[in-house]
Amino acid sequence: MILVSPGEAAANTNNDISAEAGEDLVRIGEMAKKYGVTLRTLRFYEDKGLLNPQRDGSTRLYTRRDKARLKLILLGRKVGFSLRDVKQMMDLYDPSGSNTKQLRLALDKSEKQLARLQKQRALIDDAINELSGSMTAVRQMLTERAAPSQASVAG
Amino acid sequence: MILVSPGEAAANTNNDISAEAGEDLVRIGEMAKKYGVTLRTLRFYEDKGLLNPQRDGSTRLYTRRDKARLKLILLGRKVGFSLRDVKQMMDLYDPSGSNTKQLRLALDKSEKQLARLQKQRALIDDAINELSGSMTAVRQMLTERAAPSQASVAG
DNA sequence: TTGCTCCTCACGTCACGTGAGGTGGC
DNA sequence: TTGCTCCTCACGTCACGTGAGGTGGC
Repeated sequence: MILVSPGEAAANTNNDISAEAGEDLVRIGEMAKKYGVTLRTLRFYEDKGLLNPQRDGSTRLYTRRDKARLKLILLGRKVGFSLRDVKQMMDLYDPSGSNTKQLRLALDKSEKQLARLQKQRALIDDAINELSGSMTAVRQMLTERAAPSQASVAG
Repeated sequence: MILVSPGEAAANTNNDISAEAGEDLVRIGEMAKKYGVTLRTLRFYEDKGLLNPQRDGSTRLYTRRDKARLKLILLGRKVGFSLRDVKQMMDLYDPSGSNTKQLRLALDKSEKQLARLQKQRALIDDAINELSGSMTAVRQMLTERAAPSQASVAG
């Protein structure tokens, strides 16, 4: 799965909801369970224009297209893109074109994100070292205070 | 510098502001520059009860104690503690006691934080791998689209 | 009637960023 | 008078969490 195609459930503009793309419409509960997200998350993504499920009255019905888009969102989230970036990349997708523009944008954003991730890893390594050192010192202080008569006098 | 002592600028409750602890009072601008933070950050930490500078009218004056506390805050932030955690640990500091309780709390929180950091590092490594793979695939698609006559036909 | 699933507000979280509008002393 | 530094609100950011209060169909 690549960061590129939000998928299209065929150009089906059928008005009969239940007939769309062969019955694979799911409600929000099923969608959430299937992809390991909360209902709130799915509603939030819709509010931000990342998903656009059909409606049966007020009930949301997610199509194949929504599932493909959600997979991309989750992949983007995993690699640390903002929802804004993910939306920008997905919105550039055109099933009838070569998507060169979209691919270039994705690549550009990816290079920057990769650099950010590497910086983050360095910062985390620093943090781990700092914290480990601090813990050693604290343990030392605790043992000294527990048995002050045998305490090391190192300043 | 260990995550333990917020420091004390002597028990000086002198009313003469400029006499406190030998003239080392600084205003917010100098404090910010010295520790590489913004004015907003210093005011925010005060609002959250982490710093407590003196006042000359409405102007904040930071003491040695505030400097020691800020160093601890920045160290805590570096290793990923929440401000709430940092405050909890600093508030337990008692210059007249053995601080065993404080040390145990710090150690306990540190162990949990170390585990979180290690998880984070694993997630970042995953993200880096995923993103790198995705980038390779996107580059492949771009070269295929640029020279379709020589495109590889791999599905 | 009870349960389950769905819905729409709308405020809360975390650590600040970013103006707006104003004051004080050289 | 101009500049610089300081001040206090107070809304915005990011990706949701968490109720509150209510509806619909088995």
